[in-house]
Amino acid sequence: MARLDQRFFNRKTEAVARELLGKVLVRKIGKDKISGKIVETEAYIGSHDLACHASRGKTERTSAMFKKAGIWYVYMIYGFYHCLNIVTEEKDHPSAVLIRALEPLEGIGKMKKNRKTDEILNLASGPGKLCQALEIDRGMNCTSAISKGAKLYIEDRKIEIPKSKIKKTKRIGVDYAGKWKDRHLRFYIKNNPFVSKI
DNA sequence: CAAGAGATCATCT
DNA sequence: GATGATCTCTTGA
Repeated sequence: MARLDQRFFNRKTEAVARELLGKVLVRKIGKDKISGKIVETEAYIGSHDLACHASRGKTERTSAMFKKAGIWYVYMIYGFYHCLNIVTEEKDHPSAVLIRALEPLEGIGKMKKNRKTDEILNLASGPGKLCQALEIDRGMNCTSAISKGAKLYIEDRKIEIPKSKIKKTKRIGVDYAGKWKDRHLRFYIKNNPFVSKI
């Protein structure tokens, strides 16, 4: 199965965010394999994007985004949940794509255990939820998504999502971001029930 | 149903 | 000392 590589991620963040729809996020834990189709993403673009953490300069937390494309940027939010991002674009051009929702494919039993629920629709339909379901935490920060032994990576199953089925809206939860808050940098698959919010 | 509160901590001022 | 790229549960109509 083809994996997305450096070349895929080292491009315009908006293009990466849009084209990630339909790709499959894979998590390996020992013998277990958990996976899900990406159905919702958001782009955070560089130091001038006021919603991007890196807009307030390079700090310990945001240093991941300043690295090469193809590594994971994971941080804790609100003291409870984690958010998973993949770094994009050239080194020192701090950008990333937030993966916001998955449609569960493999390892659903494991996901149910991790999330303590049996409702398929509630397993990974949000950024915090999918990190719980796939056992992702800050330990994964700055690890590679494209190296050989990666425990977390993305497969390309060559399923094209037609443009007519992709919806663009403004991003969620970034009302503080001034004139950047209304830019359409969120992408999701229309009519997919696993998207976090309509 | 919709709206609101509360949970809890790493990070930055 | 404040606050957030969230989620769940409770309340009340």
